[in-house]
Amino acid sequence: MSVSYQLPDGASMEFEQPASAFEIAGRISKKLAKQALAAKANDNLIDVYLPIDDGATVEIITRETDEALELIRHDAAHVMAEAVQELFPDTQVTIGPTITNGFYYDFHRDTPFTPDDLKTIEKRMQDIVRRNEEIRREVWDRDEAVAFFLEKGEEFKAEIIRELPADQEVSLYRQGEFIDLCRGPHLPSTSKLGDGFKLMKVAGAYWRGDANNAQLQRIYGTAWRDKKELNAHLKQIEEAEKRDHRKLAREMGLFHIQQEAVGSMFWHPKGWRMRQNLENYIRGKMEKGGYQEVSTPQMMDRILWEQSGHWDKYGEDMFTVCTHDHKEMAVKPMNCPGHVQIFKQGITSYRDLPIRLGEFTTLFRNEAHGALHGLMRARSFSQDDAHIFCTEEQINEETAGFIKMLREVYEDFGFDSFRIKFSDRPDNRAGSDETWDKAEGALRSAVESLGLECELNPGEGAFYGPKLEFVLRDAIGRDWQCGTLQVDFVLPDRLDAEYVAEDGSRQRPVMLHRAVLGSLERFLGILIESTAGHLPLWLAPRPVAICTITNSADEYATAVQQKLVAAGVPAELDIRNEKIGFKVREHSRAKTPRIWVIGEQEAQQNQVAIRTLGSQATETMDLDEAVAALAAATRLPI
RNA sequence: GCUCUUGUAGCUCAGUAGGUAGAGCACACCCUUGGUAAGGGUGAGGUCACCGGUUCAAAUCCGGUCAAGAGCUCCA
Repeated sequence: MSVSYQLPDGASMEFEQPASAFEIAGRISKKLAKQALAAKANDNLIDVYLPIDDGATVEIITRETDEALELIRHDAAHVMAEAVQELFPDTQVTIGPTITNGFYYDFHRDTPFTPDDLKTIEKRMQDIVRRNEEIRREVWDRDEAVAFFLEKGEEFKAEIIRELPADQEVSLYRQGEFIDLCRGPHLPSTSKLGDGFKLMKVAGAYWRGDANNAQLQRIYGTAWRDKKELNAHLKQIEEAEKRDHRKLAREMGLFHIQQEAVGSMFWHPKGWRMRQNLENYIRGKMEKGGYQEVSTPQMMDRILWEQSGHWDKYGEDMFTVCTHDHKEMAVKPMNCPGHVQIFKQGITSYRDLPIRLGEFTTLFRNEAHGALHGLMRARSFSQDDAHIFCTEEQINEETAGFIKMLREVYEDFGFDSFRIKFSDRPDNRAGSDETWDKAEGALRSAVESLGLECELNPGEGAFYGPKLEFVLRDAIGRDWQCGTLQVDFVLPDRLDAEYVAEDGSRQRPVMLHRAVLGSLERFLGILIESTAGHLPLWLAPRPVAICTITNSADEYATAVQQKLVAAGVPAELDIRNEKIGFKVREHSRAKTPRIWVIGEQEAQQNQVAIRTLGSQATETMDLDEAVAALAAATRLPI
């Protein structure tokens, strides 16, 4: 009897009895056997020393592969846990998965880990790598595994295993004295981890992601194939941090935040101009798209929020104000109830639908302290918020119109790819299951008919309806929801909105909540980070700085500025007694898109020397031509 | 809100072992009129986040408050 294996190149290999990946690799070459870290048998990853089933297609995993990088990160988590338990025996282990660029492990321990502890742990990890401990898979009976971990005082681990089916065997991996529940596979020994890892930070995390549970200490690490890759990654983080919008906004003079108004911006002249440019741009887009702009009260009686259901779910996060007659007014965190009030004035016919109401006024939400993050997560902000009141039949078409606008807008900002999440019913929700079936069905069919690629985001919908989230990424890889589309059958009912149908009956409209940019503040933050401050000309607060070389050119430069301002371009004039190199440096650092340099030569010939942000080159142009070109480029692309 | 870390001049930071503070940039004034990322000089500027405690003495040690950063939870 013999067994045979298929190799990726189509060849096959015979053995007398089931062979391991290590043995198979050894037949191919000594070198490959040395390099083998794991194997893929019929696309399932398996430890390098385990026998492989007859007939499998076997691929050897070497260090260069993506799979190996996963293994390295997973091993790093185990080695870290081993180091932690050696150094701090009172620590319980919980879970330790791989993540983008690295890994973490959640520990339970009464005393917190300090940054110094991290250094010590890292050193011990290096020791464990040097010890070259074999990492071996063991298969245990579930109940025995539970008893084993309980006896070791590992309650969290025991809890995880206890929840597996009783008859299921569990795999444990042992390296030295350390043993952990793990699906595997792993590298064959700790030395294979190498030296491309580093512990990054310690942070709190809740057991099973629930804030009611014990808080664990999560240690984050990054791991790579070698030191060189690690250093490249660290360098990249450093570069990304330079794009932080809070840092750039200070350099660009856009806004500031201070203690007396936590979570809200003091917009400076330049920042506000930029913010207004964005608002005017999207306002123009919406007008073109058949939206009507409205404005609804900043404060409304709490009763209205109770009716809508917001109070029940978000009351704690709403700011309230008491009037002299003891009414409790809520500062609006959302526009929807206000828009319903406008819809309800008079009698609406089906012929009037869809009605699209948009609003840009400021919203206030009492976001948790720890959630605040510059422009990305603020307590006061405004949205390109709108509500479309329509019939069920109109949902598809309105969704298509919205998606079309969103694509155009994102393209104007250079976001040609973005992720879409489909968030369905949350546990805590308003409306019957039938209503939710209908709303989710409607949104799903709209998505399908448009061929949109979505990832499912279970249980993350709004309390009144399912939603699409359009997600953009910041400089250091964090995801932020920007655009959104939500299908809502609940609020029209709760707030008693209706229209007269063709047959004369009264019907509930469907409400589509939608925003293309989402929070204007957040969108600007993302945009600043994604462009490193190099904004499009039409959005930049000062598209151009006019810089003189000598003050004999002051008069001409002033005339140039006036000409630009008359043409609608907010130009900055810099006739300070400074050298041109100094001025160029300063305006470049402030991310001014264009610098017009003017010396005697330009003044005499009625020209300007143009320097574009990010380039060292200059281009000399006749003044009138340059003004016309810049005026055109700074016009909002509506 | 929770965990950890941090809070010194407008900004970036130094401040050794407790003995009431320092640099660079920015700012003001003077000199310099210089062709594309920092020309030179002089000067002003700080209740060391705030409150309390220990001490003869606190930016420094301890406690609390506020805020910021990272992560978790949350995100209508």
